[in-house]
Amino acid sequence: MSDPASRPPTAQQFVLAEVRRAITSGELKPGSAIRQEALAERLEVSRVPLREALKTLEGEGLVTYRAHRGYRVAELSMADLREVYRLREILEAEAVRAAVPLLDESVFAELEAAQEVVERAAGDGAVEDMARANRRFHFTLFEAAGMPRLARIIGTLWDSTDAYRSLYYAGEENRRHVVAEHRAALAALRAGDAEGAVRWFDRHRGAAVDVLAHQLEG
Amino acid sequence: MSDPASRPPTAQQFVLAEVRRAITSGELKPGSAIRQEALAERLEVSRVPLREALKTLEGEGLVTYRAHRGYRVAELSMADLREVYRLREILEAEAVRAAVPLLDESVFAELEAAQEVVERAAGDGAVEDMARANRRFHFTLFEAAGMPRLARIIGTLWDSTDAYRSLYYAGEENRRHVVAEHRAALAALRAGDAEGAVRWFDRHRGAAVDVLAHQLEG
DNA sequence: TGTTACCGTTTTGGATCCAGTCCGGCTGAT
DNA sequence: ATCAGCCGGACTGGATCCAAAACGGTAACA
Repeated sequence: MSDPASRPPTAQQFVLAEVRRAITSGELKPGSAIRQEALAERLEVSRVPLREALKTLEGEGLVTYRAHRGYRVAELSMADLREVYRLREILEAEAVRAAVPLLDESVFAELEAAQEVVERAAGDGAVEDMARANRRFHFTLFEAAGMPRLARIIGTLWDSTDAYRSLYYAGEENRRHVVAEHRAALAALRAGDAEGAVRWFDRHRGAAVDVLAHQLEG
Repeated sequence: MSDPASRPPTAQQFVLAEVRRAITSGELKPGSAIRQEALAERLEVSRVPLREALKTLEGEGLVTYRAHRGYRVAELSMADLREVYRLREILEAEAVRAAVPLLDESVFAELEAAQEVVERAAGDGAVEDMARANRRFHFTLFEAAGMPRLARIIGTLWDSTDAYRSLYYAGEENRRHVVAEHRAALAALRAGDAEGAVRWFDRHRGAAVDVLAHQLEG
């Protein structure tokens, strides 16, 4: 299944990563029920570690739970989507503002490394790589704010829409937008212009939410 | 232990409520290790539902977990405290602004009912009752915003400081402040003045964080 | 025909037992 | 006296088994 050497030290951590990936990648579809026995068998563990992993995912909002009825992959309503993006707008702005005065060359180096991968993947149409590098780009910045709870909350908000976002990067034009917005935001960050960066990230999100909203209705 | 009729339908939900109460009330002290066997026996369940409850609490940040080393009651550093209150400031302001245009008479009735309990408890020095009614007051408002994720995030932020807040209401003067600030905020809400209410809540929090910071250092 | 009660099956919830890891103390060598 | 290595107890992680609740289909009844 995966290299045992790089496998987490406990089964539940392995299962957690695996199920999270399956959900955010859309492999497990929103709204579908999770059959514990079947899933546990597929991952070659017993139901106990799976159940603990599902409890974690419930806390993150990726699955819903009802007593004696089990877990389902969470679904996003239109109102949910708007709420998630509104919260991201507020919280990411705070993270950027807090991060800007703390940025040093090592952070910029990491940002630019991530951005390079984003651009290469965007050119190649490597959707999966691009999504991962994009996340690294943003969270490098968020984590530089020195507010671990904030970064964690933003992370769960990202996760809750990942299952729907998978198609966003499929569009050639969308990918070009992402690259351009990242560059503009980076320039603003370099200049110490927090508000400028915030504006670019707002535009960045706005484009994504429009596409996602379309997905959700179709 | 408690009335079986009102006991949750699953052991883990019962355990979850019980352990959460024990932590937020300070009965389980920050930093102390959680011995699963002993705690499970005290609650008259096996370790399985206890472990699932602890996973939920980990997601809320009330306990910390390290593989093969178990759970500990979370500790708050000074930086953590500042971060939690900063996030509350931002998120609660959003909740209030979103709620104000949606307030109707039934919400005001609920707010005033809660406020009445707060005032009576404040007068009697009934610390436990006051804390509960205070929470009901604030969350009635937050939930009126129609943003369930937002209310949930704010809830976890409240929980993470509850263990330290227990002493705040012990001070006679603090209790009077709370009553006065609630009244002022309510008046602003009645007048549809969101910004005014936000300012009162900010002052409300500011007073609490100062006292808490003192606790944390002493 | 529509509805409800029943019963077997499926699935989840929980208890017990075993394996693996961690921690503290002891021993012995330097 | 200090420290590395080993050993035994304590505790966590996981598998299996059993109990209880929910689901689906059938049949009896209004």
